[in-house]
Amino acid sequence: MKPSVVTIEPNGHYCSDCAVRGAAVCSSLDAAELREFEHLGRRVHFESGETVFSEEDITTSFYNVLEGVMRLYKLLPDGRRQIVGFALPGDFLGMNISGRHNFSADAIGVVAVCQFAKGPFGRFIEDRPQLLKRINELAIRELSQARDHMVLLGRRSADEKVATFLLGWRDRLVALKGLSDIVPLPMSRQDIADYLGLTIETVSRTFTKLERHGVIEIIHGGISLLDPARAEAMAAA
Amino acid sequence: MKPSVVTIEPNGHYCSDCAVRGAAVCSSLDAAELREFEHLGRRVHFESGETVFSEEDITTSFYNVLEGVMRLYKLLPDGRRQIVGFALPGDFLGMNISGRHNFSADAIGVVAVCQFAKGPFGRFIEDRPQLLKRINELAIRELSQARDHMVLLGRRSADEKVATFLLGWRDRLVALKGLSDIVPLPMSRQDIADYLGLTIETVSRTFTKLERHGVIEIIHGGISLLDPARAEAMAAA
DNA sequence: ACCCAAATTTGATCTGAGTCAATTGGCTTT
DNA sequence: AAAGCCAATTGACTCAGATCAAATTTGGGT
Repeated sequence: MKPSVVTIEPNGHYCSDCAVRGAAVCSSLDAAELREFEHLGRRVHFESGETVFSEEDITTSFYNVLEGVMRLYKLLPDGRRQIVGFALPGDFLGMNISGRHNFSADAIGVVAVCQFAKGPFGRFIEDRPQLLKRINELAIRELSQARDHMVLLGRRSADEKVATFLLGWRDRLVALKGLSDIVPLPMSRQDIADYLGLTIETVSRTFTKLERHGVIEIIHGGISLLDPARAEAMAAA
Repeated sequence: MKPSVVTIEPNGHYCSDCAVRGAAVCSSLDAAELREFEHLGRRVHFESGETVFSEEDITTSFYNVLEGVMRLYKLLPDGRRQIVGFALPGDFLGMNISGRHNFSADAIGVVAVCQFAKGPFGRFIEDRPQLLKRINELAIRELSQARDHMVLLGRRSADEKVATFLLGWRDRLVALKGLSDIVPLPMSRQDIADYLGLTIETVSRTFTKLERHGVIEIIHGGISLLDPARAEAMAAA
């Protein structure tokens, strides 16, 4: 989107003080392996709106999200967009079998990733089955989420979609940062619409409706979940 | 759905004469491994409409489809159904991390599978990174397909959905059985509707419309693709 | 604090796909 | 070959969400 202004940190950075050390692919490595692994990854920053990689690009790197939020999306030739997911710290991106990315990814706000060159990373995996096993687990978990999202896109009403999204997003943030009913929404209404298979107007109207009914309060940069139980009821159908 | 009438073949069956030996998970095994692998799997048949496993069931087995077609689906509490995919020979089913299936699967027409008990299969994988790598590849390929399907469900019109489905289904059959513009559709209109996020009426009307425009001919048990180029144009948007 | 541009909300209207309701067509059973 | 049954088609009408069109709010830069 914008010209890519990538900053590579000049000074040392170590897995041992990495925020996502326990969560990401790294969790399958022991201390010695982690030290070796350290040399493979580079910490890279992206500014808000910058594209990390694009669909159909040849895959040269894998990415471990460290900080921030990314939108993952596919475009139709005529410009229609479907967001296939939002990536948060701990998520691992770039796996594919065609040698090309099958979706685009860009930063929502400032993002930091741990970037691994494909070749060295592939070689590192080669004789470490537990790492492969871990990556496999991540893929299978994503597959399960993808299927849940298919149900949402194919069979849920606008109200159900929005309620489901809000609760699911809250749960991810809770898992990451601890419990709170204040739910930051760093992505735009358009992003939410493209994630839920709706228009921006429908998302906006549904937010307003939920607020009128006392389920949420729309606040600066997010929402406050006033009545989680009622939101659950709306989401479940 | 129906009472489960599972027939376990009494006599020997060997990987060496298995129809999907080269295609499925097995393709990563050498001759010696294949002989060992043989004892892990049992060939099991299912009648039309029988359920192979249900969502939320504890996973006790993995399955390699040998013959026939299966519908893979999720249900909402109120009965709405989303078909998340159709399984064909060579597809491998049952992977998950929760220990429970995350979708249901039943036979469309007669189906034969190679069934593996979870424990022994897991142990067999343990010291065979190739096999794990193969399974990982299958998961990543499915993930890519799942994302394509999200785009279809969230952002395509009814016409585009049906055209995309017909072409995609044809391509899978071509890969399996060779080129032909006769496309058998063993699944019902309801199945197609639940796969595409439409109603049965809309699917039916769209078929009729495609036929009126000379793109397809509706024949017994399937369609004949008269004008693939035009179908591609409709699918692409 | 002020200005501009972009994002969001709100309103009015339209329409693609859903719903409801018959028919039609194919099989199976007798 | 008539009856019964289920899947598929067709038609008439409705409606949830899209589209079109303004406001209104927000945010960033100076």
